[in-house]
Amino acid sequence: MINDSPRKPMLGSVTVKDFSLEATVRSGQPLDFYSSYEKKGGTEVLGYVTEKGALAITATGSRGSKEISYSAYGYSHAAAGREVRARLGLNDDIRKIRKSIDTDSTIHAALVSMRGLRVTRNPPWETALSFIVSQFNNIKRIRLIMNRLIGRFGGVGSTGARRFPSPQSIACASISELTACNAGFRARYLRSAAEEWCGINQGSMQGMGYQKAKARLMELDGIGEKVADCILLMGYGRLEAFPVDVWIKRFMEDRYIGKRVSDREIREFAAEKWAGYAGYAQQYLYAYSRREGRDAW
DNA sequence: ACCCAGGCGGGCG
DNA sequence: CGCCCGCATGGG
Repeated sequence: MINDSPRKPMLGSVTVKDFSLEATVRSGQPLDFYSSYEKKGGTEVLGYVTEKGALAITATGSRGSKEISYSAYGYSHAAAGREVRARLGLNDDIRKIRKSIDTDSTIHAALVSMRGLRVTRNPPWETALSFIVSQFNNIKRIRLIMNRLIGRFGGVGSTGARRFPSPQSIACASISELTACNAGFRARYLRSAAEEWCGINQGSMQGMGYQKAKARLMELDGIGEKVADCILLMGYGRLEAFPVDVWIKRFMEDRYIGKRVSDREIREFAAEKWAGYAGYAQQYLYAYSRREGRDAW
């Protein structure tokens, strides 16, 4: 059942346990950068665009049992369900993951405080663009830049809504057009990454080991250790990736290691401690470490 | 005025 | 390898 003329959306719903939409979309993940989110009374509403179309998601109920309904524009019935489930991390066995990373009282507090948070799975290109914009930046300004890029370079779909910009559209942009979206010094990174993105064989990335896939991403201008780990974690679902940014670095040094160390040592520490689910540990610790700085969001 | 932000590339020792 | 610097820009 292909939805070729998607003026009418594909509708669906799913009920999930142990899920918080708010914690998930307000935690510095791609949907935090380029979606709309509102909570009116007991109903939450999330909207975002993709390269293929657009999604409108509403959530009601408690964190223990959340009812999610969605309208997907530009998707077949089956693809719509896959999109929502993957995007919000609903396929994860969160009970198993939590048990696996609940190694000490510090992360336990984060797991309790941020209960219901999931690692989202976003299209690799959307993730790459998002985290190139994120470098040496703050979330409020990341949102500003992402929304301007979408408004300026995202084509208009059949729904009338703009779509997420394709790599081609960014590759064809001039540096000054990108700077006009407030991208600053990241403008040249955006364009060169967009130009080179088609050279990455998306199929072969899935088959590569973590280190090899990371090295491949880091060949692109503007993608270093941290951004590559974010792309692997939230773009390719490599849950062992542990992105080290300024927040997680401070938190790990303060609460776990006890002294200033290199980013590499923090990654090694996390890999040793949380192994295949280090990325989940990172998202919980990141959100937890920032829980009192929400005015800056 | 000063400092910071989900960093990266380049230069140096 | 590690360390240090500049980088654009808006908000606290």
